[in-house]
Amino acid sequence: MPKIADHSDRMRAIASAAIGVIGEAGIHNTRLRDVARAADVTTGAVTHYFDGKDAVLEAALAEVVRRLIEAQRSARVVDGDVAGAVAAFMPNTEERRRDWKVWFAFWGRAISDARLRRQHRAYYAAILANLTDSIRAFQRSGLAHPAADPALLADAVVAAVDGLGIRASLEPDEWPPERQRKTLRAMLEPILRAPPPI
Amino acid sequence: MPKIADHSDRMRAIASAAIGVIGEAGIHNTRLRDVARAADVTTGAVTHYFDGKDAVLEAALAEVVRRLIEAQRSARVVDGDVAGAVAAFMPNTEERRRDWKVWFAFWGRAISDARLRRQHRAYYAAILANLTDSIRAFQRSGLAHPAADPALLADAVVAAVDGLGIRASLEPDEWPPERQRKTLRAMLEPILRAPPPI
Amino acid sequence: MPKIADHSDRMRAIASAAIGVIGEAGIHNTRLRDVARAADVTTGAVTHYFDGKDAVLEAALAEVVRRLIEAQRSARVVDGDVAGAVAAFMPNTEERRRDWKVWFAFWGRAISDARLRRQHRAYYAAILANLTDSIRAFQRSGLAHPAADPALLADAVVAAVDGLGIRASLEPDEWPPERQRKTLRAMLEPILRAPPPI
Amino acid sequence: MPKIADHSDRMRAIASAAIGVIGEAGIHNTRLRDVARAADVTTGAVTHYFDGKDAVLEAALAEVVRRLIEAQRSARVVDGDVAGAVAAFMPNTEERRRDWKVWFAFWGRAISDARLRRQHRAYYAAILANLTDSIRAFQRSGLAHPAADPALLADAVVAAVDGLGIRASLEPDEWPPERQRKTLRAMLEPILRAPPPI
DNA sequence: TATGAATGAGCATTCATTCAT
DNA sequence: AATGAATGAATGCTCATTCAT
Repeated sequence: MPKIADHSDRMRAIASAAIGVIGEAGIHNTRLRDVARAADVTTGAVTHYFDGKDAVLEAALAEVVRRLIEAQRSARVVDGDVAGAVAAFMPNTEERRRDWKVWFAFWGRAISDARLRRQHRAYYAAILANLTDSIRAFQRSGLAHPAADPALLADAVVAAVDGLGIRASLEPDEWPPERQRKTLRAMLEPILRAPPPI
Repeated sequence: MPKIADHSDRMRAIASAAIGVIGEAGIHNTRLRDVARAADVTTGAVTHYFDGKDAVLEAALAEVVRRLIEAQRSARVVDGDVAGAVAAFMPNTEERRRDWKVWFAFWGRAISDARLRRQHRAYYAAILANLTDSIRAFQRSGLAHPAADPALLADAVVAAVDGLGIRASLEPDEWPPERQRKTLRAMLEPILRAPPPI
Repeated sequence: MPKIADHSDRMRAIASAAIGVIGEAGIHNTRLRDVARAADVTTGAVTHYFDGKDAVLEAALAEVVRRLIEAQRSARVVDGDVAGAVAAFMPNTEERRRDWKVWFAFWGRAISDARLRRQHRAYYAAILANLTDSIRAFQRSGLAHPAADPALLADAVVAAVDGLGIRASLEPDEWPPERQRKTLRAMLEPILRAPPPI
Repeated sequence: MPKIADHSDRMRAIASAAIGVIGEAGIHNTRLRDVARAADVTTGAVTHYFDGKDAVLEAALAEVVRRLIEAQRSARVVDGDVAGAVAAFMPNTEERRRDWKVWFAFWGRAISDARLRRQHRAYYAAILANLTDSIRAFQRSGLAHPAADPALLADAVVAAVDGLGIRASLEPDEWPPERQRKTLRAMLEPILRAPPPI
């Protein structure tokens, strides 16, 4: 049934358009009309595919997360450079910067929206599950201290990435990719190699 | 000139009311009427003291930063527990959680607002300046590796605090103060003690 | 030409579906989509058979009137009980109640719509013509005063039925069939038997 | 506190404007903008005084009922002419015709709106209470059969007025005041004078 | 003939801002 | 200085209608 493929494609196209608008103008300046125009459809089409504005915004977030997890799955550590691999998720290209903007536009909303918070938690759970697996592999290959708690390390890695990601997003001129990578390395390597607290 | 004191007091009272409303309802659900009611004044009074809604919101952010920097000035490291001292800034009380909500409600806005981004940068510069001084003191007292770059360590500490702060704010039930402190320690101690990269 | 039968059948099926939706949700909450769904066709089919929404609504009214006049033709006065016979048109079954709802949903529209008002007048003319014939028969059989003006009596009967019909429709719980019949009798019998005004 | 008087006055002015628009264009063609323009205020003012469109429409109905009950209170039977007195409520002037249009625009809505139906019932209860009192007085003064049930007669009078009112409203050209009065008399006098059914 | 996706004008509603008092 | 009623532009959403298939 090709119609369904069309349907999903169209929804994803609208979600992608929404990512563009949110990243450009900010979530509070995102009008449904602008999303429609960016997706080259009418406002009616947008509400035809989605239940309303909130659903479109949530779909934009879901698409960002989908891309992130896809990137996570295909990430590879080369020459033991964990920080270099993780740097692949940082806001160091135009496209990633845009995705990050969407990502934390939603932080501001999730705070006062239980539904969004629930989604957010689910996204982090998926990301952390993947990451914990990777850290177990690091422990086996000597890139992380074998006695450390993988879940704790995963929390630390995520926090480092989020914390640096914000900073780099808000001060893009001061945070070229090289500085992002260097600071990330200064954070991750000691954390991963440190013995667990007694 | 008591009038000026009154004037400043009133402005700060309105800013504080705005912090409460933003923290409660989210910045996108913050109406000027609600801020006025929370401050127990009329909407007319709010626009009398501020140039408009944006000015009120910026004042709220400035007040949060003021409180943060004040806390930073009075923070003391006891028994070499740097992470314990830094934990004082984490969202581990009702009031701090509210301040954090305001804090990153603005991240979402600063992205598409050059003016806000400029303010944000200035706030971070002040915070980092203080923090760099502290780290130099840590180096002198053996709490940080003497050869490390204090500015780099300050960036790392800020990133760790921001990254964990977000996580703890969005998943408050899973992140009681103890877990926050523990994860913060697992991040900060290795970072501070690590020798600088060759 | 079986196609034409199909065509008419389909139109009547859609009109009946519209009666159901109007009766259930009110004319102002009647969407063409809902009518289509109730008739188990697509919206495209509805606009294929009718010129537009108004045409569908008018067809619904026409169908209600068709049913009413059919009922009128087959009504019989038993044992001289005129009120009992007239009661057959009152909103005293689920189906009749639904028809009444459609009936006076249109009153509200006819007021500001000359075209609808014209249709309405034609419908009343047909109803009154039948009724006037009946009243002449009543006069011959002694059920109505022989000197009365049959057209005046017909107007009175129609007004009584309409007036009670509204009341019973809007207060269905307080107006069970028995009360409807009793009040109708209290109105019709004196009117029919009264000598004409001097 | 004169503000309150202003407030009520303004609300009533808007309700009156709504009556005009509903009577002119029909309830389904009544836009809030038109009501605002008719009341010579902005749409913002309308929603300032009312909770929304439905509230405005309900206020229009309430105002019509208020006028009706006021007219009812001041109605007087002269020379035993009950029908003549009741005719005062019929749609026989431009203003009354407009009120009637509003009146039964709401019938169509009340059908599918429990809240409106409840209001409607309350209005009828008030009208019937007054009317029942009048009928008791008629019984004492010989204008109504002393053994009749006053409540039943009140129901009959209301039904006659409603039934004729609709007809006259929908066919204004065929129903000049004289015909309305004549038909009303042909209905009411026999009903009021008839002995109760055995 | 029939479909139903897409259109886009039309509407109620929200809310920052203004300003007469 | 302070009020809060009134403004009206802005925006999400609805839904009859169209039209390519």
